[in-house]
Amino acid sequence: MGERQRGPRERMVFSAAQLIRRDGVKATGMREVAAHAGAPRGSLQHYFPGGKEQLVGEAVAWAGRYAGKRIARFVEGLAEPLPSALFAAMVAQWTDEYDRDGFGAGCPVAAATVDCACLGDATREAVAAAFTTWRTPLAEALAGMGVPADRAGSLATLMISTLEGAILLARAERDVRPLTTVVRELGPLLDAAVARPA
Amino acid sequence: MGERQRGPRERMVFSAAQLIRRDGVKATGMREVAAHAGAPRGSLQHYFPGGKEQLVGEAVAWAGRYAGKRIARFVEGLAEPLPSALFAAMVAQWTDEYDRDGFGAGCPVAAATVDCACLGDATREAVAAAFTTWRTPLAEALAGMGVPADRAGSLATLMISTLEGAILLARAERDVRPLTTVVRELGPLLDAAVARPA
DNA sequence: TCGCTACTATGACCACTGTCATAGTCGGCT
DNA sequence: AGCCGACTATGACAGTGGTCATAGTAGCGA
Repeated sequence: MGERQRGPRERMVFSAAQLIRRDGVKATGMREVAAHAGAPRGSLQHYFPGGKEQLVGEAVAWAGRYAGKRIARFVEGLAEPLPSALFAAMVAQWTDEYDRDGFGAGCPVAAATVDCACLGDATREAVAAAFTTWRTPLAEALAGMGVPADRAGSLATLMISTLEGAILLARAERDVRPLTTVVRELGPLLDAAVARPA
Repeated sequence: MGERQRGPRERMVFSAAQLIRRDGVKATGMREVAAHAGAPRGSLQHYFPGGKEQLVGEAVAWAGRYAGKRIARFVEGLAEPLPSALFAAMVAQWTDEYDRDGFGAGCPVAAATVDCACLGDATREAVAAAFTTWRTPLAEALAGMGVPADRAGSLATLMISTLEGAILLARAERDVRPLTTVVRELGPLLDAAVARPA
């Protein structure tokens, strides 16, 4: 992911997201985040006076924005503007990572959703907002491909749900097959939703 | 779920699954499991000499068997033996729970998958096995409905992936809409896979 | 140079975790 | 009765967590 050498604050948010998506929220320690970011421990309470909850919230929000921005990039890179191709590109990002780096990490937003109980409600709202900032541009991209407006939102939900679940299965089985399977099975359904011009 | 008043050992496994699916693996303490099960703390080391890893492994395995057995029940209860109806029944179990008890809990297997890093590899293998004991009867049920054998497995993966992801979204947004959406959108695709007799 | 602000650096605190060790209790078998 | 195994009941331990308190440093405007 885009690890620009920005200030230590952004590095800590980025590191938090990395560690959360690998170990979960509860298992990720504040000290560990600082060490991973190469930042001093004292900076934690300076930049994040709200404590762990604030840090996790910002990491989740960062992940949501990242996913949302990726949608536009994917659409630009498509040979044909078909929903199935967009979905394939979204999934390919994960198969590539798993082939390259192993199955150690998942989606940070999913991790925060699963164990947001160890933090307050603010974390849960951050998770909900992250999914929204992901789904909204996805639905708009589908609409731009000719999917009727009333179905674009539903298909965006379906795509994100299926992707998240397939990531889960792939991590569990340490095999990218769930990811490739859902791309193959879901593709025709997605393309069938475009209003054919001809 | 079927909380029969069996021995304290089974109660602890059941309680572990309950707490894990609500708070995650790392956030669930051994003492908390014992208290939730109404079992003495000393029984933990007696029944689970392998420690937390053993307890979590058995809880995950229990959840996998539970999900697998539910498939047969769902098939029996269907008015029409259609894949979409089976999927709707699987999802309805979650919408019912969320309508009734709130969005506090998710799938224990998913929770264990997300933060299995705090335990050894045995937990990860238990998670993979749990998904297998869930998908196998599901694929067989689809085959029994007329889905060709080579697609039954793929559709089972798709159904589980989509369900797990929709559970995730529903918990994040505290709304059952993702669940109902995927049922509506995925249903036609599932039914289209049955080899029509006529 | 002073003084102020941003940031860094450590140490301490308390709560809590998983695990172990040691007794204690109860029931049934001989 | 006597004994033994299964199970229960506590206490302690070492480790780690997040957070707070306090002090130190660097840069910069006046």
